[in-house]
Amino acid sequence: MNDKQSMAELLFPHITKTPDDFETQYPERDLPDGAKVTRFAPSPTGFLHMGSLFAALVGKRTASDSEGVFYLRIEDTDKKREVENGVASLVDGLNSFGIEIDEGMISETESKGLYGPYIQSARTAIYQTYVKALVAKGLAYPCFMTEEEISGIRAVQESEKKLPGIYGEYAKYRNISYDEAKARIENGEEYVVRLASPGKEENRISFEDSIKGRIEMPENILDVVLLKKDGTPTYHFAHAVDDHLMRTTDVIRGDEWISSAPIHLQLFEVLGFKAPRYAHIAPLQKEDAETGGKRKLSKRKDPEAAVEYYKKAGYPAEAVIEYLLTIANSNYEEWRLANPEAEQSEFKFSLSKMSKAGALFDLAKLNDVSKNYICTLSAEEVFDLTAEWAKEYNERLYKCLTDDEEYAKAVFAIERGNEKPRKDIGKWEDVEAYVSYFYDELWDKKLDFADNISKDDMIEIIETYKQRYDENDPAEEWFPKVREMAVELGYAKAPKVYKKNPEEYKGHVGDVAGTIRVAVTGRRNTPDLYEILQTLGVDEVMRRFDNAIAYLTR
RNA sequence: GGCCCGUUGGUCAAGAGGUUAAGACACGGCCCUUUCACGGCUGUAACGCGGGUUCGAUUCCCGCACGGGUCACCA
Repeated sequence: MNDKQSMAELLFPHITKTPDDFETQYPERDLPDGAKVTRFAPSPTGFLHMGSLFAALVGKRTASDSEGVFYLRIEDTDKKREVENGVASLVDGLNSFGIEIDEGMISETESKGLYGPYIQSARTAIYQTYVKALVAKGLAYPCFMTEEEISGIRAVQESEKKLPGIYGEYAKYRNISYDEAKARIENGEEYVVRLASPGKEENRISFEDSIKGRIEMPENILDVVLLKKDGTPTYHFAHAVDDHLMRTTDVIRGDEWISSAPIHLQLFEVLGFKAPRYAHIAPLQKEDAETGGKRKLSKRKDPEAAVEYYKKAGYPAEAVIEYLLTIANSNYEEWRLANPEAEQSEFKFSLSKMSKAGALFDLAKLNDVSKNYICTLSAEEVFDLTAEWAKEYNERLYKCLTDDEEYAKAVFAIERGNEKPRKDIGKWEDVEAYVSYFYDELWDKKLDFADNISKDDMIEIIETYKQRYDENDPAEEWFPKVREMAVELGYAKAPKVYKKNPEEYKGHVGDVAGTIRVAVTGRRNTPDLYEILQTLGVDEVMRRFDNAIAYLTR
């Protein structure tokens, strides 16, 4: 046994497996040609960021469009950031947006798939096996520097305007002898394991990013930490080992990682792995009120950064995904226009069509996409989805809706399914205001009468109509009767007629219908009045007429 | 500061060495119309700046400016 091998044994006496054992345990995947293996690899911080969901979507589509595999791996190597049930909330988040995984964590503790464990805290022995092999080859070494020493070095480097970090002359323990290491360890000193970087300052590397194109950068020369002093791997090292062993073909991640790509590429090389393709996604931005510019959607400052925000507002998951797709591939919108009925999965997603720059997350656009989606739903579906949402977020609405399902469905059926559908509802949060006058418990009973008609005239209209209203009138006959009555009472039969000779009339049929509308609903603007009257039922309509008259008489 | 990425209307964006520089959202107007919505028509509005290369550049090259990212025993 040579010195390096002894060092490896000294550091990892408990590791008995070799990299080859894992290579055979996790063989190349047997997939069709061109199939891509992608993953979503978040930290369990208990917060699903919109940008993460976006990345997950891109990964999912990339895999499924190529008949590949999409899996969920939890990166929990930093215990400080962990949150209780963090994994479960990630799993739920993905599920609630319909992003299904082929492998990976499916609950706080369970997983499916043959390439696990899919949670990094359960993979320590694997990482250490590879580090041990690296140490045995002299490609990694224990480093006993204290934090003070390192920050001292950093200060010097900064003042001398040198590249900060541990490399070259600053890599004090790079050639530490077996005897010294042994003595220090026996002395109880703590250490990390660093890469003995083979990089040269003058070298440059390059790689082809699936989104950004060719990227060229200086080669890594830093002796980066592979294993922290608690024996746990850093992101960089875990990334290399996991994505190799899980046979990831395409690493899709935020573009904040571009700058560490040279480290990753070097790690793959040193470990003897084939590097995956990278696709670096630009972050979702938001308008910054303070600067007037754009900035990254911030978890801290922006409530809409959290996926929970959209659930709470009641944006249907399909609509959020639909919107995300329009950001991801701008030709999606065109495709959707041409194929309004098609399933999202029929769209051919392309990484290379993704924008290199960060898109501003546009709530107005989301709203539009969502309205267009909701207007295609049946009354039944709107009822189900709203009830499901209200159960969690609006109890009062939930009670109203579920107390009389048939009635609620009738309310949602108003003008629904027409060839020109209404687009009143953008999110379930809007429903309460939309349906309020159908429910005593939701309606404020304020009657917003217009002011161009006198109170006496309005009373006359309502009283007359109260006598005339026949709930058995079919839709085609209903309005002509209102018109007839309007003319009898001295109103023009049409707005145009009125406009020609305003002095001859008290107003026009719209004023008459408008008065009836306000008497019944309190509002000047509503969907089709006939359907509203039918839905309310004659008894309720009469009651409302009486109330309106009382209100006007008062 | 070093290194990297980016920059077409207010927003998302298509685009090619020569185009009237698409489309969608938002906004305005008109039409339809009993209100609203829907729909139709229509309008305002863009290639960051400076140099090259070229007959011609928004498109290619180089600078600059601006925006973003990164430089941890965090991911």
